[in-house]
Amino acid sequence: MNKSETILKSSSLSVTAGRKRILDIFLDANNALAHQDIEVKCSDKYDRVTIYRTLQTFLEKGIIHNIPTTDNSVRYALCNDVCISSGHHHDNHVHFRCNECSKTICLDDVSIPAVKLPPGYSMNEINMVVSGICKTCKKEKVPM
Amino acid sequence: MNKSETILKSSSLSVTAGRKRILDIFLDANNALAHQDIEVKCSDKYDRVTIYRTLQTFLEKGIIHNIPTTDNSVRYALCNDVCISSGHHHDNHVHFRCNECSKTICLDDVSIPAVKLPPGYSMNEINMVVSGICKTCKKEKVPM
DNA sequence: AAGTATTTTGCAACAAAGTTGCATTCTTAT
DNA sequence: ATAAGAATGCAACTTTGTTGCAAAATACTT
Repeated sequence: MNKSETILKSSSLSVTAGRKRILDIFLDANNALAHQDIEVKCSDKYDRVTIYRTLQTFLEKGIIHNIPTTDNSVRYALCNDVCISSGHHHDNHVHFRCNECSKTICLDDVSIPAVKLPPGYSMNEINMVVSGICKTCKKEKVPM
Repeated sequence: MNKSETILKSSSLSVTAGRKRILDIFLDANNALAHQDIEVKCSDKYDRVTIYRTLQTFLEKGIIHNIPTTDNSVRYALCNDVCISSGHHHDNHVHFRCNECSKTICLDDVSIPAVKLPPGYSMNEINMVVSGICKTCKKEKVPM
């Protein structure tokens, strides 16, 4: 039993070829994926609608989390193990979007700093997205 | 000369009825607006395409800024005066999205705390969106 | 103030993204 | 192995966003 199968079972989802495939795509990816990225990688095998529904299901089960964007293309990333196993979802890490390669990644080691809201507001979730140039792209600019 | 007209002129945009109208909608609103909110309020008078183009123009001129969301519906809010006059755009405030009334507002007084990126990353822009219950909705839940 | 150059707008046509219902196929549990 | 239930694919549709172009409005010049 491979990893995707394990994750599906532990989220009490039935194991189907489509779900395994999409989950594998996430497991292989080192960055967050938009619906379209998934579609490009497997619309030959699975219907657009299936992809929509699968992403929705994964979100609900806390297998993936979504990352807000400013360009109408929400991105999704795998939740780390702690997050999945704890049932209820809490990712507290900063997301980084590279303006060079346009990839969005989870900075798992960078946690979101505390913020104090004005009186009367209660906090539920925080999202922080930093944009700039990522490690990889910066390296490429420096002549070796 | 009213406020919207002043803003348009100081951004060196020609003053048209549509732009004035859309800007007034922002000036009246106390929360961030999605394209659709604008459309609902004036699609009888102005074409959908015009609204798209106007929002785009306002963004470019730094009259409004956009707030990332997790639901494929980017929201826009007026930049404050400092931001508009300074030419180049820098809003450093936290955005708040209420899960009760679904409104998104700018917390102009709450600035985004510093965050330290891993070595190799350079930062350009930060976005922070907090969700929870807003002041108004919280009040309404308490019996008077 | 009138006329002209330039911008903006609306329309039409289109492309892309997302949703829904239903019949068929696949999973799972017995 | 089979039946119940869940997931998938398809078709049709809605919503959202884009583009080119002609008509209208605005700003500029004198």
